[in-house]
Amino acid sequence: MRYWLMKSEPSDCSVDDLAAMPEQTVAWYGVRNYQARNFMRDQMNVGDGVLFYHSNCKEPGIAGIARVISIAYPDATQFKRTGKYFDPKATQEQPRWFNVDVQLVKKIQLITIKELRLHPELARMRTLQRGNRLSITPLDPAEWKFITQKLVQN
DNA sequence: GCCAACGTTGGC
DNA sequence: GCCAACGTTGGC
Repeated sequence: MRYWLMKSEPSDCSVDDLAAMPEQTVAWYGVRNYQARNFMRDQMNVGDGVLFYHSNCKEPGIAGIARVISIAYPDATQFKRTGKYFDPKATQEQPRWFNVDVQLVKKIQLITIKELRLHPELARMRTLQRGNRLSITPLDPAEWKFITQKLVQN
């Protein structure tokens, strides 16, 4: 069992968009960074915990708790010739990009990045490090526990 | 909108 | 295999 922080731009898919999806589930397509891909392909498992993070928006922060509900499989968008995620170097036989399915567990009151930065317990979180741009980062179990047990309002 | 940081590309 | 140029990310 691992824990992850996954960024989504709310203009693309917000926590409310996710809540409105069938089964409150979304395929995490469009990842085109090898490190982030490898996390999904090599390390994610069904049941892993996910912090659903709103990035590149007016109020960045953790907007929901979610979970991984599939192992990784080829990202369908890499084969769609007209789409923005098309990858001419990918083939059905040798797909290059993968994604998992993520299901919302619950929407939470937004925990802003500003608040996250206030807690020494979270000082080492990958997402808070200077220059970090990875859209998927692993969380320490202690960080997950602190956020889900101490920061999430009931 | 700015810009620092980072990843990728491609010429050599 | 180096590295400059370029494109993207994402907080501010």
